[in-house]
Amino acid sequence: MYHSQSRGPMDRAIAMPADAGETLFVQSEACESLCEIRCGIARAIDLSRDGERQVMAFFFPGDFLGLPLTIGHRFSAEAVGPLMFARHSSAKWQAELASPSQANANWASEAIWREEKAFMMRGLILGRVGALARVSAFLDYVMPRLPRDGQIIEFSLPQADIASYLALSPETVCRTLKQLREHRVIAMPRKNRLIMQRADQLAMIAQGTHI
Amino acid sequence: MYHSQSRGPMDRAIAMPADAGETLFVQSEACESLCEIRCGIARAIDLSRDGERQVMAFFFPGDFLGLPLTIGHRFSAEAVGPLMFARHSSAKWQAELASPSQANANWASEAIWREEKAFMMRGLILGRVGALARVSAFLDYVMPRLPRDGQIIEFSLPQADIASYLALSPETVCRTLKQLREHRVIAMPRKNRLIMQRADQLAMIAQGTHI
DNA sequence: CGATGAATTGAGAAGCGTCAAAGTACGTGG
DNA sequence: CCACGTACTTTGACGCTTCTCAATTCATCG
Repeated sequence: MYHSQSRGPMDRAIAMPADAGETLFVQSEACESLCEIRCGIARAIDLSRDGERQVMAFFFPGDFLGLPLTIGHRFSAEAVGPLMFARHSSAKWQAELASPSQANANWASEAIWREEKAFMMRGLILGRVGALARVSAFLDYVMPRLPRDGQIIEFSLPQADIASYLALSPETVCRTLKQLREHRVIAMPRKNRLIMQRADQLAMIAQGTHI
Repeated sequence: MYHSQSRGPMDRAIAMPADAGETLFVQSEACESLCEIRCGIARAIDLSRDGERQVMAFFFPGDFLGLPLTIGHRFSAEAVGPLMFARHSSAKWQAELASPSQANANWASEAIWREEKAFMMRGLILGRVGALARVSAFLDYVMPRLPRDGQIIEFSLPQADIASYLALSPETVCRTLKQLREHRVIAMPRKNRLIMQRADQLAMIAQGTHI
């Protein structure tokens, strides 16, 4: 990957707060701006014609979402919890893309890839068979991106969101987390707090190993 | 979407044939070239560390795949059946991206979006509950992209590929197609030949309606 | 006309969704 | 500081869906 340490030409934008559940942009509205997550987690939402709602992806600090690849936004975006984000002009992005600077193009590739990867990962995770493998693959994926205080990982994703993302019922997500706790793969000292006890085993379960 | 009628600055590349199952490029190898599908279907394959294989996406005529967003390819690509494709230099692509032409940038956005959409769609389809909804959503998605002769659609995807893509067993895919046939939603006069009898109903089933 | 791989069908077991109810955390207002 | 309401999580029981394994039929190609 290119230039992962730099935010490129859009460094100076000022971060704004958003409350839990707040909408950042709406599916199929014109791509006038794109968002950069600074702190907290955002979710990408698809609303199908019959009103069914799906969590398509989660975005974490450093990610860009809502890139103007099409005229209209391809999904809606919402804050999962309290969020800090920066809003950039799509026009500026387009200009940067077409600018004669190789550095900008590489930086754009990095941003695009981070967005695309989020969607690709959902497919890979949902491709696993069994709730245990799916939940484990999900944890394996999000863990490194969550804020941590030593061993303690701040795990403040509602299980309903995880369930929608993983195409499981909330009950199954809960039961599966319990199973992982009982086998001491993870520990949850409190709701929203998580400790990785056996990262290696989690990865193996994600790949289909029976517990 | 931008400029969907033009292939942009890479119009003139010569199409090459590939046999069924042939590899176009390999995951994590350097992105030296990217592929444009001219005729036939290609599949994107992910190989996880333990050797598990997943079909992540299908690509159709007009699609580009293997775009150099990262140093190495993010997936492997193979021909599903006999294929015609053009190979373009990644360096040329990067140069186009950084060129001062707005048209090129828009054309690049279009190509990126078509690749990203393929991955996004898998997530959306796998997000549906039940084999019937998943298979129906899949058919709804691929139908318009398959070559057709009047009513007859050439449907030459191995069920094993569909099963891997949908995270179902091949048997379930077979049984579900049979179910759709029995309810006269589709017809398959011969293997690899498909007729859409009730496109509207297929879309409804994809959204969760019971048959 | 056989040989090979793909598709089909059946039967049994396991896993997950659904529904319903109870428990827990957290913020609000008294 | 405590009582309360709300939203989320947890738990249990049951039925249906889907996976697995195995056998058979079907297409395609040499």
